Amino acid sequence: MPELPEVETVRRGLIPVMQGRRIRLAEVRRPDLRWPFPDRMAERLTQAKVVSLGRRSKYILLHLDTQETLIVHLGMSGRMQIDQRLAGQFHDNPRLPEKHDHVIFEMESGTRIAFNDARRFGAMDLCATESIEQHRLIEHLGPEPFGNEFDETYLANRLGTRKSTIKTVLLDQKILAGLGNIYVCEVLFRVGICPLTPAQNLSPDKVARLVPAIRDVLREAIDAGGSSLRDHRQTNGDLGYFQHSFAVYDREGQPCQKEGCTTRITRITQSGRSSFYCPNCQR
DNA sequence: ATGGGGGCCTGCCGGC
DNA sequence: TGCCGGCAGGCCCCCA
Repeated sequence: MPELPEVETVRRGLIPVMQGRRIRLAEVRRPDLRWPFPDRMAERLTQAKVVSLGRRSKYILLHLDTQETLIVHLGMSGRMQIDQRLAGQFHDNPRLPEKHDHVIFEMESGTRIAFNDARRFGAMDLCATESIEQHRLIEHLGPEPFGNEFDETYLANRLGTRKSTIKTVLLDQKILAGLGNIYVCEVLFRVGICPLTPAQNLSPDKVARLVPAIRDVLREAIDAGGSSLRDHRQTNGDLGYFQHSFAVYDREGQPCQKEGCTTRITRITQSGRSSFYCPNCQR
């Protein structure tokens, strides 16, 4: 599911209904997602105020006034569904949970936010806010794509010793945090790199071009998510995915969009995941 | 240290 | 119409 842009879009969508607001009641409707929930999670969330919403890689961080942070991962199919229709009248007219609604946050404002995740690859955990960086899901993550730590020198150093393909390496969250299958495909298309290229064989020029390409692709997707956010707001408040147009992802057999290229997009499988690329433009 | 593959779940889609 | 295989945007963990 959600890669960094989608997660960022969800975070931004939650700010108006959660930031600075108190959770009147947290309802935890099953004992686990991918892993068991922490002890007494519902009690630890109930009556907590959400001070701010952060993000690290694909994790949403809800910083609470209890000195704890709720870490939320959407996995492949996780969504946050905001329901404001029943604001102020929830006692008389409780929103019926929908299938796969696993955790429901009822805010003091009356807004309900349901975490819905059919495949249950998602996760939630509570952690002392001051030790977030030491959390087992966070501590091994590489730098943020928009952070100062991520630059040409860093990337060249990390790619230089890697025998595996650039596609696989860019998916490795220890190298760089936040890219998933879709945006790696898009980035490699933009720079003209074949996904089968061993990382250590990339020319310095290609490595240098990867850094801005990664940032551009992610920024454009975040911007597109911002507009989809406004659209969703007008409809049902569903946060989790948005439609975005891709140059190569899921376009097998369709013509390459590059000016003057008539080659069709190819799909191959690498480490069990689909890669889409133009064999003419990406070598 | 690195890399490959299995496994976790459900839903959907295409082919027979 | 139903069944079955394959596929899905993530990520941990085990093994070589």
